[in-house]
Amino acid sequence: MRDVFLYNTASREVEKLEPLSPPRVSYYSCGPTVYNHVHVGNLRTYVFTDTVRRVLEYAGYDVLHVMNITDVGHMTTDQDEGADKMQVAAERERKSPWEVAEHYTRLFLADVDALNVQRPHVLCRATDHIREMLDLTARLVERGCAYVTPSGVYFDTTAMPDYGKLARLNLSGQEDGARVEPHPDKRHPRDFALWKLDQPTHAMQWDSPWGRGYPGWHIECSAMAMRFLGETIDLHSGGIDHIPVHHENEIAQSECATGKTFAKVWMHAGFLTIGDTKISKSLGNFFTLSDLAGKGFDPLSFRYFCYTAKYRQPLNFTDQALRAAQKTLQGIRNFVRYAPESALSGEEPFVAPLREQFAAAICHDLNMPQAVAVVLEMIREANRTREPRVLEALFDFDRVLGLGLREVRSETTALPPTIRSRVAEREEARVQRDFARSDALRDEVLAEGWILEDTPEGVRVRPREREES
RNA sequence: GGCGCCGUGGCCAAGUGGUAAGGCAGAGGUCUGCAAAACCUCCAUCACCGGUUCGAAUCCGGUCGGCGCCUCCA
Repeated sequence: MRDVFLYNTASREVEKLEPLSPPRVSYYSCGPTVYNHVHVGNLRTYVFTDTVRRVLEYAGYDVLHVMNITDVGHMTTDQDEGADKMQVAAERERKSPWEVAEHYTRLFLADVDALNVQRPHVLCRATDHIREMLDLTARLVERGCAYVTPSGVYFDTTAMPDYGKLARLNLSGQEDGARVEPHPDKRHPRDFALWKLDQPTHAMQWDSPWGRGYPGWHIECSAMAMRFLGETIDLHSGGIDHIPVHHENEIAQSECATGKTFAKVWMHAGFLTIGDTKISKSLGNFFTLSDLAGKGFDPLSFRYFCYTAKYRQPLNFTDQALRAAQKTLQGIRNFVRYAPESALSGEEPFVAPLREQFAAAICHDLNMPQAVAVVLEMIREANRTREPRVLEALFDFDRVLGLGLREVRSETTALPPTIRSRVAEREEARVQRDFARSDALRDEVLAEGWILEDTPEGVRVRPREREES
């Protein structure tokens, strides 16, 4: 097992990972609220999550990964007013909230599958764990950390002496409620709902000891993390925006209920920006994976693109940058595709130090840009020296990269007969030195999506990849 | 008002004390009938000012600029 060093938001330092009971690592990551398509910014976070898991596994840990699907609607504000996101979507699409959840869950999974994001070992829906949430809420009420009002059960943030520790909130300096009027039933503006009671029109309601209602947003993560991973988990991650409210509240309600540390390490992914601005619908920069596909980008190009910056940094999304990523990935694929059989076994001497560099890079807080630079150096060296015996290492690295390189190798590029015959025809023309004819044939074949390359070993035919002309 | 992040070549970016990784784009070359692929070469002194140090992109102070959060948000 190799030591892995991770930046812990809780300490604001890079720390050596010390799991509770190695080699097991319990890992909880926040999943989507399924009321709309996920955009490329969301997807960056899921690629990050998957990378965390892959790196830990590469380092020799046995990861148990749990992710939630938030399929309960929550208020768009923490107020009583405000529409429920799920309900809004349901009305918009003339479906029940359940159908909306099902629909977008399916789309979400299709997207992450396309990105080679491994499915978490446990993918849990909030609506399947109402019992656990009620139990946890009851526990908090019993312990005096929560109070019951006509509008709902609220967590009392003053019951948590170090509330705000994750985000290092300066409670006294904050202008609580400056922008949103807190609910009058709340004793303190930062208190948050564990169970809502006063939304009779809400489409999803369950019975509870306090009356019919539905859970608050934060409670599901605590309840499900504890159910599947125990009261203290090794690692918890999510988007950087979750630090001040969602994760702070998870910590508060979990630790008040158990008296134990909720998560030992907290990791947060930075935003993917467009024009140096966050993604939001109102700015019209809400891109989905299918939007990218429509522009000719391969989903895995996007995955590779995510590796061009450190996960904590904002990553600026531009067409040029994504094209660069796709181009580079195609170069890697070409290498894999055309390396001779002899490259599959054995290893060039220059590979060993690169293996070490690769492992060191990923284990140092997931330095993927550096890891990828090592990969490219290896390929360049293999091409340069014409000593291609690096595929074993490359496929090994791909356990972390998740770029599907092995699949590229085993792809059977079955040539349609019409293409095959024209390739043969072109070969004949070339022998006759009829280059006008030969070039015309090459163009024809290209138009149908096949690239011909003349090599000393003969003509090579490969499918044209997107964005390639 | 509070908390936090960032400013490295045309673009995306790594590097956090020893004289700037990598990719894409661009220029020139090798190879090729021409291409393609591949390889080689070239292309930045790190927003600005001051300080610490033998030495700073990297530490400290300040200035300017950009961004995020404090309200649902990856």
